[in-house]
Amino acid sequence: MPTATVKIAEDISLPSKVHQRTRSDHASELAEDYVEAIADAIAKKGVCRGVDLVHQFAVTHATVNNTIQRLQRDGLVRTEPYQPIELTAEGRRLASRSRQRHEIVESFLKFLGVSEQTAAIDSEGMEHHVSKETLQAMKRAMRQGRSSGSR
Amino acid sequence: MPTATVKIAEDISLPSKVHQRTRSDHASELAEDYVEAIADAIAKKGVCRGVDLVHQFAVTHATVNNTIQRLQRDGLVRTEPYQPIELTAEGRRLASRSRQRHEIVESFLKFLGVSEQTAAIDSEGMEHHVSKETLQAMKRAMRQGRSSGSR
DNA sequence: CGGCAAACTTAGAGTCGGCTAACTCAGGGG
DNA sequence: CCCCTGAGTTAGCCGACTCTAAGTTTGCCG
Ligand SMILES: [Mn+2]
Ligand SMILES: [Mn+2]
Ligand SMILES: [Mn+2]
Ligand SMILES: [Mn+2]
Repeated sequence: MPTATVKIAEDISLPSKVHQRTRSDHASELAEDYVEAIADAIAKKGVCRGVDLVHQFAVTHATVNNTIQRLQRDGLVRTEPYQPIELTAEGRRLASRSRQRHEIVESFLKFLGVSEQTAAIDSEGMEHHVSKETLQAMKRAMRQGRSSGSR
Repeated sequence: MPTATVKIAEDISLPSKVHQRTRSDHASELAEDYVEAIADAIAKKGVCRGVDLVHQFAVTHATVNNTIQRLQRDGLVRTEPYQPIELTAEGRRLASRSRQRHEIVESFLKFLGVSEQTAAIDSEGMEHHVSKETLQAMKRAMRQGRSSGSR
């Protein structure tokens, strides 16, 4: 049989894309959780201080400082020494998107019958890997599930 | 009212536990994907070579080497210079558990109505954050969904 | 059997996200 | 008003995971 080597490019690119996407999700994951936590603190207490994030994430003050510096470099937060941490417009947009997605994933898990605590824990990690398409599917399932009983 | 400061410990530990769990998931994530890929390569071609992982994960040979060294240090794989990569008994157990979990998450997404490609991409990241309890809930939903039509 | 290409290794580097230790700063009570 | 304490900062470290660049080894083909 003469040279039957065709369509290799796609076969190679598909599996690799999967992991490239996972790596890129991880790169933005911490940023998403931080801006969400900062927005929550501001909503609840008026301002967000570093110590709030120390408690929220169970890391040291030094780690929070490093992370906030990166977020500032990336244009998501604004802060000056000894001052509260503020979100930029872009930071607020990211926080809002992240919280919406997080809430959908968490309520979907509870809709599936998972306990409150497990839903809280699992959704915190899962949220960052859920695409728009999957998010839509979760919302659809909840809509249909609610309207048509359990049978 | 006299000294009403009780149950602070739990209130502080609950949100922080959530993120500790996410961090620990990430620590084992790459190992899980690697042993799964190695088991797949062995199943399909008899042996797994570094170059198979280079293609699978779209990273360089140097990166695969580093990662395999860590996995070997952790007792999941066995390898010698210029030889194929083998799994230890522990590595095979982890690969098997990981693949089962991965398959459930992926088929659950398809069950939800998500496209093949999105299911493949999203499940690759989500799988590592899905607890036993959520996995059970996914299996239950698929069982019930299959038996009771779409209405 | 000699050489070449593909596979593999090694060295050196960088970013990220975590830590400890040792500071400095700010603000309220005595 | 001074100082104590909690909050914040800084320096220095480390491991994970990625890369580039420059080698080495293997195996096959002519
Ligand atoms: Mn979140
Ligand atoms: Mn999260
Ligand atoms: Mn997997
Ligand atoms: Mn995965």
